[in-house]
Amino acid sequence: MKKIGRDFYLREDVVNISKELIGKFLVTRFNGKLTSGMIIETEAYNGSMDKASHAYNFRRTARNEVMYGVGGASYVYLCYGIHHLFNIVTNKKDVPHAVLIRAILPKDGVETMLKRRKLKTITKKVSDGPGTLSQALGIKTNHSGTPLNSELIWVEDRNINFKKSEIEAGPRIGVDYAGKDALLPYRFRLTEQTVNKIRNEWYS
DNA sequence: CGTACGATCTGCT
DNA sequence: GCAGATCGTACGA
Repeated sequence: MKKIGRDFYLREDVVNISKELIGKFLVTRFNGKLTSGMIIETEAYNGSMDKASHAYNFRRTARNEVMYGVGGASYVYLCYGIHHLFNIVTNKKDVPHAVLIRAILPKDGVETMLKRRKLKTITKKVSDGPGTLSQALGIKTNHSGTPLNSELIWVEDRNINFKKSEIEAGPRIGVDYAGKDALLPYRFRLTEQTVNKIRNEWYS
């Protein structure tokens, strides 16, 4: 049940960090409402050399400025005019690494999350996608730049560990424009079998 | 300024 | 399985 400290985010290997974030808990507390979920899917965006990244070729704009800041902060941007996608900035200042959180399993504050999602029951639909999980946790673009050692958004290690074989790697989603980089195995996800097992344990 | 488009989701077929 | 939603952002004129 420990909030992850800055050192975790300051490391250089964003692909490895991306993998290690599987099984950690993403937590928000807005207006006194605490909500959380276990991270089950992530994608790494590997800096200025990664054609799929917003920071490719050191592209630097008002939107992605926070990617150039020190690791351990959020980067939230609007996608398709509708979806607020949540990323974690890693590495030192001026190295624009980030991890996109793509899916979580709801844990704390389920009622609040269902309300935000306008749903009645816990199903995959609650937070099984980058846009939906942000909505469930109440994260919006105005939270971009929020430090993850704050009292608003943070990541916890609750000592849940998985075997190597339970984490699958594959190409990232929706980045066909990135040419060769679209094929890199920078996406990590718990196997469906493991996810289903946890669903049964938590929601039965 | 004008325009094209996206690290997606939903509902309908 | 597929098209439509929907708008901030990037980039060129």
